[in-house]
Amino acid sequence: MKGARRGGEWNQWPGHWELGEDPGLPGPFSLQMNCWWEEERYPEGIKWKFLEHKGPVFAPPYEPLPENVKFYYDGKVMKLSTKAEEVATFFAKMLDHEYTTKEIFRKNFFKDWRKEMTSEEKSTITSLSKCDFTHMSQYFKAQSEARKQMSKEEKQKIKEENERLLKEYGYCVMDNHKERIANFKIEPPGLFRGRGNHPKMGMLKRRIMPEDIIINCSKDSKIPAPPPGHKWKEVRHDNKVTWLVSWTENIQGSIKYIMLNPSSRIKGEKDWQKYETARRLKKCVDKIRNQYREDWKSKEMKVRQRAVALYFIDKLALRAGNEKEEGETADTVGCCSLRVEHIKLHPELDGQEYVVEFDFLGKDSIRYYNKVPVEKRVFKNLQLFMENKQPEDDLFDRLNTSILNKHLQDLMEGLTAKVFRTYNASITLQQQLKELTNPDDNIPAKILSYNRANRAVAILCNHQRAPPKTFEKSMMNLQSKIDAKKEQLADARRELKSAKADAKVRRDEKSKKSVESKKKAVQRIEEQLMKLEVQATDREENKQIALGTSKLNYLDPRISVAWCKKWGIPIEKIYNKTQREKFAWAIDMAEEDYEF
DNA sequence: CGCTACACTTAGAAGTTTTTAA
DNA sequence: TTAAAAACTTCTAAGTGTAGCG
Repeated sequence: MKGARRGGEWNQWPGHWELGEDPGLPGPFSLQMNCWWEEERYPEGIKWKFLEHKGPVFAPPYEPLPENVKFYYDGKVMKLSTKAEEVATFFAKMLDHEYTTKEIFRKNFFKDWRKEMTSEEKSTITSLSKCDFTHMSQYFKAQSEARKQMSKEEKQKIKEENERLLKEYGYCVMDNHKERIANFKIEPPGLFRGRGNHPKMGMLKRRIMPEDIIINCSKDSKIPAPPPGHKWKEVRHDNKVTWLVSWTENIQGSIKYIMLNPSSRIKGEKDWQKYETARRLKKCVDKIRNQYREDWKSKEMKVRQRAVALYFIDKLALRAGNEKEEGETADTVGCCSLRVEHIKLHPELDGQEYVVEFDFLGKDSIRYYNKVPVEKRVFKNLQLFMENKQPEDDLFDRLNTSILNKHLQDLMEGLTAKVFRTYNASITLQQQLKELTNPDDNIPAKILSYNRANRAVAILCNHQRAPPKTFEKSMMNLQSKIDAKKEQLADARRELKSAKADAKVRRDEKSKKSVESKKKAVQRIEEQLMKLEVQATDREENKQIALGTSKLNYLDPRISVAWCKKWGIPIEKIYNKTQREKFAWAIDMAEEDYEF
């Protein structure tokens, strides 16, 4: 029924103009679009000279439920006001999710929901447990089912509408380039879903209005028009920043931005720079390592703590660990914010000396669990840092990220804690590729090696994922496929054997040909079997590990490009279309002898 | 310094589309 | 032709790090 709701009438205000269709530039400029890396760079601080865009796409307005969809309170039908109903639908849509069973989620939701109610509603609805959203929930399930069952034509129509929206709002002109915008749609209202044990889960994320929006573009550009009857909060022309649109979100009070796609010049250049900084670290990392080993002996506690923390950041690729406001976010830590309760010291464990057992929640509340043998000096220092402390006390009480980064800045220009993660990730990939690639392997086996190298990095960086729900089942399916293939191979071999015997007796052309074709069949099946087995290994090893994050954010793409060129692997086997767009600069510049 | 505001990168989950194979 | 699985895209939360202020 209401399939094509995206981008409601709000964005169909009059006075539309085509962006980027005819920027009034001579031909060659469109060619420059995909090779910004050959252009001159801007001086420090200036991000652009010209910026023109059409502003954001707002969330579609709320459409009240049909009359026959009921909400029940205390067993009785209750008609809700539009505002209260909208918020109720947010909860109803999440009814199957574990979130809605959590005490904090329910409490936060109910508190914010009540704020949207009329005074009568408020006095009637006093307990969330008496609310029955099941009918609403069923309605939404039916809706999504109906969406799946839509005819080809209807689906096509929606697709076209999305394409139109993308064409119109999804691009901007920055200097001489037409660039893709990453997130041109404003986040719709809904219930806040934090990660892990977030104290604000379930709170109402309010609807963003044009009056909340700050537009950033150049003075001499066509300023985007707000929807009819509305005004922007502000229009500014700040070319020291890269964002096009910003607004303040109501849960944490933080600022959200609309920025460009990773394929854009402004993102790509920065990404390139990041890897260049990491390569500079490569040149001085030995010196830095010697330095912090010396500092373990310092008579200043502050220096010792700094040196041990840096050792963890370097060896274990831990994040810096900024302080966070208590009670505002989930309780997670990084290196500098580790507490005594997050590590256990084992003078001896499983035959190893001086083992540190880490157990803490990091970014996104992903658990970091690791047992690491460390040098005696580190171990002794940790014992010292933990003396006379409570479990909830800071391990590095004389240290924070600001102190650490200031020190790093002195060791190398542009050096911060996160550069170690980038450096160690990239150097590990390069090393592992060297070690694991077997020149005699075929392409699928080489790709398996690549994935294994990638996996080593993901493990280092602790990039985890929830095992796919269907993992066990799909693994079994694959195994039975392998078994079937094995039988097929045995059959093919038998046939080959008898064909050979036959040819020996008959000695004619026809039977020789038959032997040849049977040989080929055996070979083909062997290859297929091998491919399946490789696939099974790869998948099993990947069960709980996410490769994407490191590939996208930590691995110098030139290493991968060089590896592909060296071994004749098509780049498409390693990077999909989006990734190739993001790394276009690296694909263009890296030769097979590139060294990180 | 220590604080906050701001800008920008990094992150896994959820949703959607494409591919595979029965 | 269908359904399951895989691949890919979108979404937006959650980090890092710097600048500017008192």
